[in-house]
Amino acid sequence: MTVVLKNPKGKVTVKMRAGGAEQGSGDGEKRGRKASKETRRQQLIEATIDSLAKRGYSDTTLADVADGAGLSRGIVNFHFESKENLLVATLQFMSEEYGDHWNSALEKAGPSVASRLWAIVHADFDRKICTKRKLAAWCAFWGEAKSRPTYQALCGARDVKYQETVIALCADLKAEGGYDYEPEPMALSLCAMLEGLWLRLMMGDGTTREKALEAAIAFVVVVFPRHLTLQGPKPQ
Amino acid sequence: MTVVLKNPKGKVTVKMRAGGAEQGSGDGEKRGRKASKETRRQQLIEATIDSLAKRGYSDTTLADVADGAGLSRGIVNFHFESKENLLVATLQFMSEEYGDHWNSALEKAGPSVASRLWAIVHADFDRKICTKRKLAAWCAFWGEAKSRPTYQALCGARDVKYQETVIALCADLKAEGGYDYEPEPMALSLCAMLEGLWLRLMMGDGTTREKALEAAIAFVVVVFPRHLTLQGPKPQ
DNA sequence: AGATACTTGCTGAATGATCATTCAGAATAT
DNA sequence: ATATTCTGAATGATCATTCAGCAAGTATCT
Repeated sequence: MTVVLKNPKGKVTVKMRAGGAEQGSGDGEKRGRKASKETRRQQLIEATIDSLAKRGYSDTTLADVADGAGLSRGIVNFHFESKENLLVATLQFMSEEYGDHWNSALEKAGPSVASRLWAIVHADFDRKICTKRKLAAWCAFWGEAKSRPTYQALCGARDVKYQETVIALCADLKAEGGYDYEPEPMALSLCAMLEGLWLRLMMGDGTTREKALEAAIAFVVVVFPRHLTLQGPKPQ
Repeated sequence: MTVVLKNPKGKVTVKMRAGGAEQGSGDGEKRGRKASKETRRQQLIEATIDSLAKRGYSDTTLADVADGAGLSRGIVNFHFESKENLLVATLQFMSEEYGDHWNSALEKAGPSVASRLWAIVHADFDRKICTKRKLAAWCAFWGEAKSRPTYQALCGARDVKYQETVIALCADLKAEGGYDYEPEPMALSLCAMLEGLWLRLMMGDGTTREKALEAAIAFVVVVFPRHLTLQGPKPQ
C-alpha cells in the first residue's frame, strides 16, 4: 500500500510505505527518502530473507524483494549493484547474527564447562535465531552452497568456529569427568545433530522447536551424564 | 563427444554418445535410437543428478541435462513433458533408491536388534548411496523443498518410514537393555545427526565419509553401550 | 527569507539475455 | 507404409540490469 499526500501547492511531497514491513534497524531511523544507506541495505536484506523463505532460492526475484521492501524495481541494483551481491550480503548478515548469538550466549553462561555446553545447545533453538523464516533462508543457501564457492565459504566460516568451540567443550568435559571417547567425533556428531534438527524444523514434518530441543538435550545428557541432567547442568 | 557414422549411401545413420556417461540401468539395454522409453528416462534422470551436483538447482537447465545425456534440446519435454516432471521423477528415483537401500541392509543384517541398528547406520554411509554427486542432489532438493509441496512430500516420505524404523529399534533396545530414556527423542536426534552428517559431507568442509561414519558410530555406542561397541554389535 | 544550483536517493520503462516449451519434420524401427 | 523416437530452430515468457530523469535534501548566494 502506497500513501501519496499532496501539499497545498498540489505537488507530491510524501511518498512512503505504510504498514508492517518496517524491519530496519533502530526505531529512531528515518524512513522514506531520508533513510540512510545502511538502513536501506538492511531493509532490503530483510526483504530478501522473506523472499527466500516464501519462494525459495530459485524463485527469489529482485522484483519480489523490491515489492517486499515497498520500493521500486531498480532499487536493489542501486544499493547492491547486483543480485549476487545482495544474496552474499544477506548470507553474511545471517552468518554474523548467528555467530554473535552463540558467542553472547556463551558469555552469559555460568563459568562451568557444563553450563557453557548447555548454553550453546540452547542458543541454537532460541526464538531469535530459530524462526521458520530464517531456517528457510539458511536452507536455501545450503542448497546452493556446493556449486558456489562464495556461499560455501560463508557457510563454512559459520561452522568452523562453532565446531572448534564444541570440540574444546567436549575435551574439557572429558578431562573433568573421565569419559573415554574422543572429543572430535563426539563434537562432530553433536554439531551435525544440531544442523540436522534445523533441517527437520525447516522441512515442516511434525518436528517442533520444543521436540527438537528435547532431542538435543536427550543427546548431551546421555553423552555427559556426570555433568548434565534433563533439568540442566549439574552444580560442579 | 559425439560420433557420427555414415553408411555407404552417405546418409547419417547412427548418432550416439560415446564415453563414460552411460549410467543407465542394465548392461544389456539398447542405446541410440533403440533405447526403450524407460532406459531413456533413466538416462535423463542420471544426467539431471549430474547437473544438480555440478551446477546446483537454480542453474540446472534442460539444455545442460540434454547435453549431459548426449541428446538433443527437446528431449526432456518429449520424455517428461516438463522440467518440473523431470525433477520430480529424479527426486522420486533417489527417494526409492535410498529406501530400497536401507531396507535391504536391514534384511541382510543379523536378527538381533543391535545388529539391525548397526546395519541401518552403516547403510547411510555406503558408497552406493553416499557419493558427492548424490548428496549434492539431495541438498539441492532440500533447499527448494520448503517452498514446493511436491518436493516436501517426497523428502518427507523418505524420512517418516526411516524414523519410525529407528524409533522401533530404539524402543526394542530400551526394552532389552534397561536404558531409561525415551525412544522418540533419541531416535529423532539420531536421525537428525545422520542427516546433519550428510549435510557436512556435501558442504565440503574437511568432513570425510570415514570421519562421518566414525562420529555416527561414536554416538550410537555411547547411547547403547550394552549393545554396541566401536567394533560392532555385541553378541547377545 | 527566498531564490538558485548542486547532490543524493529513487523510479520505472526499455533492453537484452536466458531458458522452457513447442512443433514441423527427419531419422529409424516395424 | 506406418508408427515411434528424436531433433533443433522458433517462440514467448521471465527476469536482471541499465539509465534517463524526477524528487527530496543541502549548500550558496542575494
